[in-house]
Amino acid sequence: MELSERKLKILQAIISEYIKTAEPVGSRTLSKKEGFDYSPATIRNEMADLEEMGYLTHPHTSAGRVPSDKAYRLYVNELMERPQLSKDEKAIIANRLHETTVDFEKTIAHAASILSEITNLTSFAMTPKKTEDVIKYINLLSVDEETVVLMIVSESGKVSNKAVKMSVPYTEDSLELLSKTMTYNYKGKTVSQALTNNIIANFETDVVAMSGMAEDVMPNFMKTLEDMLNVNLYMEGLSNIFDIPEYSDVSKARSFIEMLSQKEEMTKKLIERDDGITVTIGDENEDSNLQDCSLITASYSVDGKLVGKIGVIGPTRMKYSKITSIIEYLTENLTDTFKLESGERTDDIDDKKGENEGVNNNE
Amino acid sequence: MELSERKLKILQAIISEYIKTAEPVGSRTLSKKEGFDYSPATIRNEMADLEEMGYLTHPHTSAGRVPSDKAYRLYVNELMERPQLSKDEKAIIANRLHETTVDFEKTIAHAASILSEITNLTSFAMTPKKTEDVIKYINLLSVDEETVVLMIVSESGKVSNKAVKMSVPYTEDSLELLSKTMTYNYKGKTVSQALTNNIIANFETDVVAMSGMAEDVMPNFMKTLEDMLNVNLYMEGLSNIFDIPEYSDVSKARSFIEMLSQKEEMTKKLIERDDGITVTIGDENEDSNLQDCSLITASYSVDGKLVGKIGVIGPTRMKYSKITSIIEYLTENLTDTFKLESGERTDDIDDKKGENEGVNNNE
DNA sequence: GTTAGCACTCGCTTAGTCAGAGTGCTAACT
DNA sequence: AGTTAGCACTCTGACTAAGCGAGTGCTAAC
Repeated sequence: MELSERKLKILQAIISEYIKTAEPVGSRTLSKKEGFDYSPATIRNEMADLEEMGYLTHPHTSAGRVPSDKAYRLYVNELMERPQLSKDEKAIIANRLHETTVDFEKTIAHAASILSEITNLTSFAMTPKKTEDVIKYINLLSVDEETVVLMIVSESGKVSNKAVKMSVPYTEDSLELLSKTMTYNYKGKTVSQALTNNIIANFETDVVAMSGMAEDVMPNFMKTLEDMLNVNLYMEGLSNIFDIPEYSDVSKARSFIEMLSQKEEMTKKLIERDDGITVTIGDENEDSNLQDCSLITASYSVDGKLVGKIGVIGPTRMKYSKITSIIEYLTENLTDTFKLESGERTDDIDDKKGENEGVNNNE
Repeated sequence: MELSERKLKILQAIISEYIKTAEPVGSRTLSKKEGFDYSPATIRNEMADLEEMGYLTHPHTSAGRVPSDKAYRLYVNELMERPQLSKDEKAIIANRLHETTVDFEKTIAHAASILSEITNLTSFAMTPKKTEDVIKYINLLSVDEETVVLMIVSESGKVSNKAVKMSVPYTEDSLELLSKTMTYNYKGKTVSQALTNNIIANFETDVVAMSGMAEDVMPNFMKTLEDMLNVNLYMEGLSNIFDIPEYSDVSKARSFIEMLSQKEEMTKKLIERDDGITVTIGDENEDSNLQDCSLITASYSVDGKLVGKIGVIGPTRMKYSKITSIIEYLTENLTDTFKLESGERTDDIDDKKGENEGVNNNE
């Protein structure tokens, strides 16, 4: 069977009605809608067809129709209009985003909370996976007789450090030599490369005098590299799920929160997702806990290379169009922020994509 | 009316029974308990007295008795026995605690998750408030032509850093001079002192050549100091509240999670609490959202000075005795970990408080 | 002072009823 | 042939009533 013009129209109406109300949509409700000149009976016939084709379901005989995941997929791919955000909305996002400190981690966390506030959903933001970050510079600094600080600067601008207790005496000169040697050996390598081949081992044998120092420093160096690979996941608006009728059931709410609390799991799932804006709907999600949810994620980049993710999670019945636009704008903004590292932002991001302004907020 | 021996015994029995089952305790149940040689009727009389005195309440006429907050307070202060943890339990905690990396923040977060796992409650852990942390050492390091790294080492061993984009050219020498000057000016000051009196301002006027550099560096210095003051709050086991019958009501669960999600609020509340083990029960909590809950917190210290908090939050009906012991042991362990900075722990913490082993797990 | 007995009170569960919403089908209409 | 009105049917959700069980409070006897 073909999806006629009218079927599409009806399907779209059902979806947006259901997104708004969370109630199964009946034929009478639809026929009363503006622009619908068909009687309930006609609509019922079309609905029956749509159901046969897998776009609608029936909670029970005497209930209205509910869109299936397949319907949402069609909606997202073809039916929905992507409203440009209004200037005001954009301004709100941009301002909120820059009200925070310049600290990277905080900005990411803040982005998550903005997203959750605007969408009224549960949101998350992930710091970039730094596997590909390149070591630029390694330094050892004397703090006191038995403490030095190991510092690793990477191309992305991230500086990691670690205090190291030295078990052997050291001199400023030997520290400097060790720093230089380490930099020489590791500079230009990615963090993950550096982790896999422990180059300094060779070095130790060469300069015996320094092997004691190296023994103190290297384990800490490795630990620090490992730390650099860690991805942080920020989550906001957990309690928003309680606003969603689907989760007024305690056991459902429970498993939702339980799932989200497992940060490692969640992080892994998010990393695996494609870059760019990605929408997965209901049973398209592999995780069984997620099959009642939809996930919208997008990626931002730092310095044009490292890629982090940000997104929302909510019921399949969510405002895909609006939320997609919001996330898109937010990630553009983030990427932009992390490009002009030093903080002097240009303020014309708003107009970046040409002027297609203030229109269809169809929700 | 006096609290006779028998009344106390009955009250204690009601409390521990109720803690275990979450069901109102009836007179028959009690009379069947081992060591209770009184008939239900006798017990009923005593119960009536206890209710009159404010230690018990009645959800409704035909229900059993439920302890009041006043009863829990009595229980915590006088009735409950504080079981020493068994060697096994201690070993589990200690091992779990040290299975993590040496990274400070991670250890704290990990402590929270251990606590939540063991107690099956929602737990939290707060990094220390560093207002009193003393600046030890400030350094500026050249990374490339336009980037330097600002590094602040504090007495507590914490190293903070920030990449600074320089708008003016600089030389290694001038960097070193600026580092030295800053160290000279700020060394020995606490972070909060340093924040309040911006000493370097004077310096700028003295050495004109450096004022450009200082202008780039100082705002970042201040930002970094502010960052150092930030307290992180880690929370674990949020979904554990769903195990608690009291929170099977969605709206209750909601307000619980909502409250906990407001990290700033929570942090403030926790900071305000007394150090040492502190138990607040039900309406003893000022916050109205917390009046159905009890809070047990304890403080750990870093290097004998900075103080952080860790604790659990749960229904007033919680296993005070066991949980208190667990938290006490955990904080001792944490404090100890952060004393022997370099990581070589002695393994005799278990025996620190003398041998009073393997007894009354009365729950 | 303690206990047995008994009437009484609630809350929870199950079954039963009823109104409302919505469907599916058939037959009539355009 | 597509559209519509009408009607029987189904299912849910809210409400009500009855019965059970747990537990109390009181009285009178031990």
